[in-house]
Amino acid sequence: MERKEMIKMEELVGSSSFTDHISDSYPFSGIFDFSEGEKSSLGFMELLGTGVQDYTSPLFDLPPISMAPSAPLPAVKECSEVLNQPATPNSSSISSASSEAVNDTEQTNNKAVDQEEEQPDKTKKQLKPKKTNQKRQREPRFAFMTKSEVDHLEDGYRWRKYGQKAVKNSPFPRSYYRCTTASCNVKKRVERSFTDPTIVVTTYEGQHTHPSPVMPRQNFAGAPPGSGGVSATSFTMPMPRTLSHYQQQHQQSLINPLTASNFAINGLLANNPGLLRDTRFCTQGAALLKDHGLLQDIVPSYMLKEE
DNA sequence: CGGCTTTGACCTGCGC
DNA sequence: GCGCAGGTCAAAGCCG
Repeated sequence: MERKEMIKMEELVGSSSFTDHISDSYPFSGIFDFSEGEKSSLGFMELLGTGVQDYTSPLFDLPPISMAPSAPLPAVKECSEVLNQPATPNSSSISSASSEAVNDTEQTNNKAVDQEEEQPDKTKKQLKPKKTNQKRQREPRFAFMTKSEVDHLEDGYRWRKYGQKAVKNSPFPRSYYRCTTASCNVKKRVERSFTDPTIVVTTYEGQHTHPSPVMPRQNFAGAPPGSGGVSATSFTMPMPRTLSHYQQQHQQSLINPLTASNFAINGLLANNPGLLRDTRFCTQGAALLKDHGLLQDIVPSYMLKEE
């Protein structure tokens, strides 16, 4: 990564107003976090009109930056959380360990069952007290911003909205979605940045335990540009690869850390071709990539590298 | 009729 | 302890 990019990342990560850096020239940007055990990595990427700048790097390779934004904006609070996580290794309140997250999910599910079994006479609204001896632990999460007029971007999976809340200091509500596939506890939150209403902040939590249900190989290249790009179509996501898969891949080799982000954006971008046009995937070793023309728009970089 | 959205109430965590 | 904000639940309603 060039120093110039590092500086930019520092500005972005260290900034308490991440969205301030987002403008029309940043049709897509994101920040993601992959944590496994004590090892954490994070990255920030932008998909610009002329190319993708991948700021992914091992956390500890980052220059010393402030990981504690003084006043994170509500719209990007998630990003702040993600960034702060690895910066507070001594904090046990939040663990991103996958195994723990899974356990938590199971506990959450069991909790609902227990509530029904133990106190069936209570009204539904009077839910039972949850376990208090253990703080809620979250699944690995990552968020990214997308410039779109549509709130809920098609990403190849089916989601069911289960809640919506008004966000403080923002005129735009935050929507909560859950993967409709049974046994899959992936959630995502969608909200619009109040600093720039054209930007949609999507936060994924957890990892899918199943292939994309919306199916395959449909030629979307012919989709009329600017048509909104939202359709139930899709592009075959690199399944059954999971987030863990990418975590491993990411940790094992930083040659192409962007593959991690592909986990989520592959489907997103594939289903919303209008989001990106003439985009090229680049990595830290951007020069290593050849120009694959339009193919690059739809083929993950890690596939293109397999030459 | 099944699946999804809406929406008000409830729960939890956190700061003061 | 209290209040606030975020997150979740689930009944009701909508829609194809």
